[in-house]
Amino acid sequence: MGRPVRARLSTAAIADAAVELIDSGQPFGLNAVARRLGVKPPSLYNHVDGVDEIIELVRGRLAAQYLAEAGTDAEWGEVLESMIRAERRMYTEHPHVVPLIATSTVRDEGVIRSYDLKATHLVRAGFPESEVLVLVQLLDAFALGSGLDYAAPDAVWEPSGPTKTLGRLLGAGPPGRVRNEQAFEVGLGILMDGLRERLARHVADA
Amino acid sequence: MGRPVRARLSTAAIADAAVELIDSGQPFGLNAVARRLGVKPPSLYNHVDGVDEIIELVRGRLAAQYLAEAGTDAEWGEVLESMIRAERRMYTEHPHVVPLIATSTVRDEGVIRSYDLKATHLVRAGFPESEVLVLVQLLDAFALGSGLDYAAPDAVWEPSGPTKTLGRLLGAGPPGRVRNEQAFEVGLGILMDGLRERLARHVADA
DNA sequence: CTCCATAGCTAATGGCATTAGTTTTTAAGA
DNA sequence: TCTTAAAAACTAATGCCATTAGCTATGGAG
Repeated sequence: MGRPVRARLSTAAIADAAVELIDSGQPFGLNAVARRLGVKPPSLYNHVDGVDEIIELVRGRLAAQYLAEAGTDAEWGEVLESMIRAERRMYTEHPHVVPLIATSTVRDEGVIRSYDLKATHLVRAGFPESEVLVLVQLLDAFALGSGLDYAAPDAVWEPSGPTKTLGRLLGAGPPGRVRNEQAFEVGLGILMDGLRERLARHVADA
Repeated sequence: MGRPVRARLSTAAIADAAVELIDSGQPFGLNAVARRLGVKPPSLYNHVDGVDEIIELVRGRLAAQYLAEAGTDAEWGEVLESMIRAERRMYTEHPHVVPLIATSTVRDEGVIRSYDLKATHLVRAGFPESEVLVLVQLLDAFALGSGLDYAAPDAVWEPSGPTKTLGRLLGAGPPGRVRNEQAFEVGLGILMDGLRERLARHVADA
């Protein structure tokens, strides 16, 4: 067959196809991405180093879409909260992505920049520098854990035997995703309040 | 070869081998577990339905070890905190397990019981029943996200270009796992304080 | 003593990621 | 303009994985 007149592939096209595939719920893999692009698997290696890089492309594509610079001039708490909400939106609109990106090291520049932005705002707000990365990491863990829970099958807990409380509450309440939404809101509220109070204490100590 | 005089395998032995394998950092898989047991892969199917069930066995084995009933008589906050710390210990002592169990549905009775216990304590404490599962889910997401972050490679963020703040702070502070430990402590503190305050408000409203 | 379930095994299937080497096309340089 | 090298698709092959089917010897139940 030889080289085609016009290139059929590009990292952008691969990233798009990968996101589509993941969102469809079908099992993710390099071969499946190739199939979706109407191309044989080895062709992808002309554009990408392997399956891990495809995942990194996906992260970058979504980061560009969701994590692109929020307003920088607002109060630090509002900036942080809006950034975390953006991350949250990314996870809920692409739930199947979460387990894939949850375990690999971040190299994408857009994501790095968003961490950098969070750190910069926290420093400017007056948090001690030794604590700033800890807080960024904390918020990230919460958002990721929450996203992971959202991605899990609806019945996260499936009690087979009798339970003291769990079974009753599971039957009474809304489905898992609604609960997850509430948990995210409650948690974010508590964490942001906690951070503000923590900052006030730091300022008072100084 | 035929049936051996004394059975070489059991679900317990499989679970143990799987945990050992996972802890060793080598890639997890049914074949690798079989290798470690000195047995051919298909033999495992006499005891287990497939690789997913092995993961469930691992969850159960660790849950039995770490999540076995804490003291039930203490104040609700202390009980909850100690349960979450137990979960945390499970994750830090077996970090490679986290990505594996993070995405699959929980069927293990021990884990279910521990959720049930948390829910029971929260109900008894006076939280509105409609909120209890939300809070359990919230704490779980935090612990899991934290554990996942702990499991990630030491340099979670690898800025290749220049950054405003991130690079400097990364160089100055302790390595990722220490930061993760601090983030867990700060987060747990904020969340528990937040829950207590929330309870006080609920009680005042009633 | 017979028979069946158990628990190893071997062999085979089909999927996956990846590498090597082939062909054709395009772009660049003499 | 002709040559040459890189690019981008391909085919073929490797080696891993999980899983299924079917074989065989053992031990216990009737």
